[in-house]
Amino acid sequence: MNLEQIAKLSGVSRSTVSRVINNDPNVSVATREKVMQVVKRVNYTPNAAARGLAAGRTHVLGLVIPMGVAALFTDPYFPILIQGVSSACNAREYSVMLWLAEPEYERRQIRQIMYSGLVDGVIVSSMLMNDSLVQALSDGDLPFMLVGRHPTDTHANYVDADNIGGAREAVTHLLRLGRARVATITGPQNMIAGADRLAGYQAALRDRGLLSDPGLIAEGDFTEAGGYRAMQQLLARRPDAVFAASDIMALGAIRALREAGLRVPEDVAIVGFDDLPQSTRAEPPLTTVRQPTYRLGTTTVDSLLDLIEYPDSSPRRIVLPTELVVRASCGSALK
Amino acid sequence: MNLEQIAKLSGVSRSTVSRVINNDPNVSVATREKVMQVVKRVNYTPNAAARGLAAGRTHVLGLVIPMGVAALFTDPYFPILIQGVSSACNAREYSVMLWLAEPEYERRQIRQIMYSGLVDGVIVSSMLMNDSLVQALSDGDLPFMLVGRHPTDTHANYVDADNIGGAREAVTHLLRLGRARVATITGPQNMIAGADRLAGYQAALRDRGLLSDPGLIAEGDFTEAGGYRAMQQLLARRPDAVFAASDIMALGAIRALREAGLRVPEDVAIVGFDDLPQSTRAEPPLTTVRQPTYRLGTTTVDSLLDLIEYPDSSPRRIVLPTELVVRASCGSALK
DNA sequence: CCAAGATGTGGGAGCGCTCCCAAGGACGGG
DNA sequence: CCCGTCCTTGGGAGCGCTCCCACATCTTGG
Repeated sequence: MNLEQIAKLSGVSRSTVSRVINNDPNVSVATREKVMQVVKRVNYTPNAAARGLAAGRTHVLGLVIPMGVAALFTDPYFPILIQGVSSACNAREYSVMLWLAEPEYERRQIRQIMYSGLVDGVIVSSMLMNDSLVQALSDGDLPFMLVGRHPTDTHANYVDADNIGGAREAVTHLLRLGRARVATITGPQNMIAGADRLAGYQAALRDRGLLSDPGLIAEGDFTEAGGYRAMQQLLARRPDAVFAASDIMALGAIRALREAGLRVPEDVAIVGFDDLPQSTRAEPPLTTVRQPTYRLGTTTVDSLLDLIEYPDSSPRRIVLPTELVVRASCGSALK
Repeated sequence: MNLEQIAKLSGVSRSTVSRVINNDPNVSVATREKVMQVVKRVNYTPNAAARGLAAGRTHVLGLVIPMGVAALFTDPYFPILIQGVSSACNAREYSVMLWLAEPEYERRQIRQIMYSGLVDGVIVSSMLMNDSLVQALSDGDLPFMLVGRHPTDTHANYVDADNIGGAREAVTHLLRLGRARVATITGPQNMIAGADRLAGYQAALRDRGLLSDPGLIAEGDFTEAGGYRAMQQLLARRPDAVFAASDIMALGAIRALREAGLRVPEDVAIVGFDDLPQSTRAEPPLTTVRQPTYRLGTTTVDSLLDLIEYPDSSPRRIVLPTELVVRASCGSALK
């Protein structure tokens, strides 16, 4: 079923049907009504390929998620991000093309994403410090948005959670509770979120005029096992509090502390980051920094569509606030 | 950059370039070489929309995941399934269009999926017993595959994990260990996997000539809280073992048992289903049934592409085996 | 009452590709 | 030596849509 046939059935021209379909105001009410009825009756849907070809707009957005990162789908960050992106696209009548970026197909994927004309714009969940896709997008002219800010490419538009602010608030909370030796288990330092959360930790110390002790900083990798190992390393320095850059690492840290015969939060207070569903049920329930992952997705879509429509307007850099969720592991209740 | 321009640059016709791009054998080696060089040099990628329009093949597969189900992205089933689908598509030079089916957009989405010509075929993760999309697909002629078998539509092709067999093996394992009152916490009975796992439980009992006691069956909802509640219900019937239809429910059950002062596995043995990453670290580590989620995804893609290429061949119904992973919670080590 | 603008409609061109048919050249068998 | 055949190449048509321009009709003001 195509435009021409709808036109014949409703006794108007192909052009008029097209106008009706696309909500062009230059159609009389009567004609619009007549055409709409036929469209409904035969359950007509315009051919997306033809539309894309003729108009240069496909009404499809690309979503690129790097698969290089190890423990990728273990935590629900990406699933929820995907959900946010997808929902926002649904609401705006867009579809989502999902590419999980695998290194072995990288070159082909980049070409495909950028030059095949499949999508009107791309959302890239940029985790790594230098990403060849981001590089290619910067050099090209396909509209794109990053989820997660990009440290080097100052040209790129992004939406990000306030990782620095969230980490700073978490650490400040520990310091206010009277903890003196606050350690941190960081994320990988080649990931932007990892670096930012460490920066927030350091900022909180600086705020109170404290020096950051390198011995109290251990690098993890956003996995449970990594948190466990990092905590074991830190044990020798006798911290009385730990800010873990992710909940899953906080859980690993708690396991290490327990094995060492230390109590949480009495001996060592813990704060995580992410607010996983399981963190509520942890023993003890985890104090953590919640980030608005779903809204990250919806906001990015909105910004990208805006960018597509008004390409020349000012840069889009949005930082969404995080929220400290106080439970038992930080020892607030001890006071 | 389009075909015509490549043709001019390499001194041949549009048709010949097209043939080179599409690996048509009817091109001399010399010509192919010459064209390929130009293609490489200018980094040409054919326009997907034009291709789709002209050839009727888009090289895009749709992946539909229902959002109706509540605790959807809490467990990594869907993320891993998506990964499998995406990887297989990458390997075959296909792209993935992801639709998270939200009820409020259902009608529009179904139309779009089926008639817009965006995709060559669809993969539907069919969880529910009756799904209007599956109905529509059955009536239409777009090639599709289900992940998860469909009980009523006998026409549909699917790939599924052996839920019945896995559950049966798990329960048989408990019975072999000498447990006499084996209860089960089921998934929602309007989900096919939920029903199948219960069927496996009952089959295991039947195998040993035992009657299934309705008092030992409690319906959960695949969430931790649901498992907890179901276990509390079961407590009165004094089971000495529980087969939970998902790990997350098993975790809830363990919490309920602990609160009731019962030991796992000494007093009550537990087996779960799914093999979540966290199940290894549970206290005690969870015995569980592992399903090949990733392979479910890749296998479905392979079957769908085969179906697209050979539409008239025999029905495709693939059931992938599960695997019992024995850890501590079933009490095997107690013997 | 007519020019000039607003309003609504129709048809041609063209988006970039694939598919089909035709044609040119090389080649070999009768 | 000619014709049929195979191999390779070129060009036309058309996929289903949008966009633009042209034209018909209707309004309105001087």
